[in-house]
Amino acid sequence: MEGRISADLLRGHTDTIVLGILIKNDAYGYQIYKSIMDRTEGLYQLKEATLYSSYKRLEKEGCIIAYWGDESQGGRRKYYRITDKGRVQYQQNIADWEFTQRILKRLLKEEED
Amino acid sequence: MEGRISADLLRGHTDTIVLGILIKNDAYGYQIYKSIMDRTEGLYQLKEATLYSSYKRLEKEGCIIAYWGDESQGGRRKYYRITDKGRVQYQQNIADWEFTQRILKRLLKEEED
DNA sequence: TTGACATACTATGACAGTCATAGTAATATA
DNA sequence: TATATTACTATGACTGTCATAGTATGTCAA
Repeated sequence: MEGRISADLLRGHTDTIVLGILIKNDAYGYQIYKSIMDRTEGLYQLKEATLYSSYKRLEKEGCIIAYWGDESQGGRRKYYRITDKGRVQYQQNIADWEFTQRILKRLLKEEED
Repeated sequence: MEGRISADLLRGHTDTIVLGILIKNDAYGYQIYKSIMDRTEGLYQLKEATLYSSYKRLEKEGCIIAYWGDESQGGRRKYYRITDKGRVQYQQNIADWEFTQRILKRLLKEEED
């Protein structure tokens, strides 16, 4: 299957992607997973397990808060809401990402030195 | 110290950077290290140990070959030369990187869905 | 010539994010 | 009643990065 990106290129971006989704609306775990699959047409092979460890990490850091949905009978859904700290973190991650891109461009593009 | 990029954003790019340097000229280990430091003004905190494991990995994969320099008396330098396989790998890595950037842009930039 | 420092390479083990795997449990559909 | 889908969780392996520590040579100044 083509279109698979090596896990190492994704590494470090997972939290940012999750925050980027939650910054628009609260969402529950599986919904976030589906949303990423949809928006990347399955090309971005982020695994469920990876996302769930991201949620845990972000929660521990205080970037998101979890709460159970009010589906009173079964089909429980755990929703996540971004916090102020999460919003700050998101902006920082985006800045880091853009910075990294600039550095990589400098290193990888063929400019003679 | 600002300007430090998280290791996870670099992850997976090290081999490509090394190949990108060797594609221009053969070089020895420490020289590659210095070259990266210089070209990024120290903002890209790639550690020596990280590079040496990259060399080992690339060599094992047949992307580069090592040979000792002819400094006959002491000050030994291990040079690396890129192979045809390495050149192919380099182009592939660049393509993957660009692909990843497009996907991330789609996920991170604020376009309403 | 002694010491400090830069050059140049190597080895080991810890750490953390990703993922394979496997599971529980409810709902919907046939 | 069986199957698929939704939704969440836990465990352990893998791997790239890096902290740490070491060996050895060359250079330069006191």
